[in-house]
This record gives sequence, C-alpha cells and structure tokens, in this order.
Amino acid sequence: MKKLSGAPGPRYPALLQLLRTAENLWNASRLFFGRWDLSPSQFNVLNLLSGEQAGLSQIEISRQLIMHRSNATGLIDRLEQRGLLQRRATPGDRRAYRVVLTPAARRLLEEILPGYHRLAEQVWDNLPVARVKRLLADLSRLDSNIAQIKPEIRK
Amino acid sequence: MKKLSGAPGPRYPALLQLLRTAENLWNASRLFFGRWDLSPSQFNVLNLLSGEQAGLSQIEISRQLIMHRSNATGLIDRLEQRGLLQRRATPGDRRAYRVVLTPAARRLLEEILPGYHRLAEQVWDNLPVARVKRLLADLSRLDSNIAQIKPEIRK
DNA sequence: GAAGATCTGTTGACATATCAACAATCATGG
DNA sequence: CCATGATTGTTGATATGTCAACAGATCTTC
Repeated sequence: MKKLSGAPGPRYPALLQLLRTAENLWNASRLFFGRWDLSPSQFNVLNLLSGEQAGLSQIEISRQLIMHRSNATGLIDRLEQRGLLQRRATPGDRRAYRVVLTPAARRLLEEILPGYHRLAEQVWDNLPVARVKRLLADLSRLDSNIAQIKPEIRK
Repeated sequence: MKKLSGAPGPRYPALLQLLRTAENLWNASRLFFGRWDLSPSQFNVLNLLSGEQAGLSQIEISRQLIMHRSNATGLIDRLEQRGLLQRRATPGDRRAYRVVLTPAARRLLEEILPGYHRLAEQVWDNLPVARVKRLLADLSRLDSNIAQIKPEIRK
C-alpha cells in the first residue's frame, strides 16, 4: 500500500495540536459551565454582552463570536426564554435588535466568573507569563496569515 | 453599572485567542474541503484512517478525534453511503467494526493532500520553525494541564 | 458456568453550526 | 423621489456535536 503524501517538519503537526488543544479547552469549559446548565456558546454570548451596557445587535454578536447570524437567532432565543437576555428595539433601525443582559444574567455571571478565571489561570500552570505572551503573539500572527490566505482558498 | 470581575494578565486573553485562532483555522479548512464536498470532520476521519491499513473501530476513531462515539456513527454512516468507507467485521469481537478506507477514498486523499499541506505551510508564514516547535510544546503543556484539572472541574 | 460489570455501537432528544432563500428595512445614486 | 442594492433577522434543510438509554457482546470473578 502506497504511503500517502506526508508533510515534513513540525508545521502540520502543530496545526493539529492547536485544534486538539482548543477542543480540549472547549470540552473542559462545557464541563464547567454545565454546573449552571449553560453551554460554552451561551456563556460566550453572556460574557460578550456583559461589557456592552447598550447591548449589541445580533449581527454584531455573531461577528464577534465567529458564527453565522442564523445561529445567533436560536442561541439568543433560548437565552431570552430563560430570562437572561432581552431583545429591545434599536432606535432608528427597525431591522435590528439591541440584545441586552437582564439583571438575572449579571447575577449569574458574578457567580460564574471568579471560578472561571481561576480555572483559566490553572490551565497555564508552569508556563511563565513571557511564554504566554509569545504564544499570544504567535496565534495572532496565525490569524492574520489565515485571513490573508482565505481569498486564495476560495478560488 | 458595576464592572464584572476581570482577570488581569495575558492568561485569560490568551485562552480566548487560542479558541479564536482554532475557530478561524477550522473555518478556513471548511472552505478548502468544500471543493470536494467534505466537511473538516469528514476529512479528519479519512485522514486518520489513511494511516491505518487494518482499519480502526468506531470507538478508536471517536477517541482519536475527540468526539462521542454516537457522533462517529452518523459521520461514518454518511462516508460509507458515499462509498469512501467500509465497515468490516472484527475477527474475535462481534461488537466492533473495523472501519477501512475504500480505494476511492485513497484516490480522493491523494488529490486533496498536496494542496492541504501547502496551505498548512502558508498558515505559518513568517514564523520560524523554532517558534513553531515552542508553540507545539506549549500547547502540549496546556493539554496536560487541562487533563490534570478536569477531575477538579467535575466535582 | 453464571452473575455482574464493562465495552461497542445505535437510537432519540436536543443544542450548535452552516447555508440558501425570504421579508422587511435601510442606504445610495440617479 | 425612487429603483436598486445592501443589511438584518428568521426559517428550513442538513451536518455535527452531546448525552442518556438500550441491546448485544465480551470480560471478570467467583
């Protein structure tokens, strides 16, 4: 059986590792947020909105969280139904909502965030801050490379 | 409005960046594999099996790709229906299948992989190999930290 | 060998995600 | 003003993912 073409060097394995680590992180966060019956995606919506007193439109939310706008519809539906969000009219634009946190959601976040940030610190155990910074920089570089490459993939 | 508790330092932002970069990578790969009507997950199954002449059981596949075994069922169903996989009996264990690539799948991979590896290289543009290696090491460290923390999250 | 526990794969319920198509609204250039 | 085009959110089809529960097969232990 012929060996399928392989890529030499650490670059391809590093991509796989990146996806793998992100997956593990995501799954660990699912475990954590499960205590409050929240999915990681639901938490992300709440967390994003916690910094936006005036609220955000659904399209803004979906862009920040890198998801299709049609996905935001259902996500926000369920959070609204649970009393954690409200859709309010946007003055001057009858197409868009302003999605805002309810007081209940702010209380919920206050309860969740300390433990969440503590966990986030533990994930970095044994990695000095300088290394974390370099990793952050490298990941940003990857992001801009990906953005650069994207038009070429399309064709 | 009271500011919700924040975490200082680059550690928390670095986690967000990691998830973000992985998401971008995943979406770029969806774009790429779309040319062959493959999802990234479907490609991952094929790619994993390409190194396993004897095939793998579904539970092994789901463990390698970090997904629930019930998810592997549907994924493999669709690939089998398309003629890219076969489920074969496992000698000595009537519970499990050996899932193997068909010749058509091997031909498909031969067609896809060169461009895929070329793209994977481009993603790392401007990052010297030494940096890639360090990033790989740091990500592995994160993985083992996450594995360590997991039992604590459960409780 | 039989009982109890564990493992493998499937199913059904559901959340999360994409995409295409649609309706309503807004923005722009004649 | 108004036609054309872009934007916003929803819907329906479908894929991907989790989880719990189940059936059948295997393993362990006595």
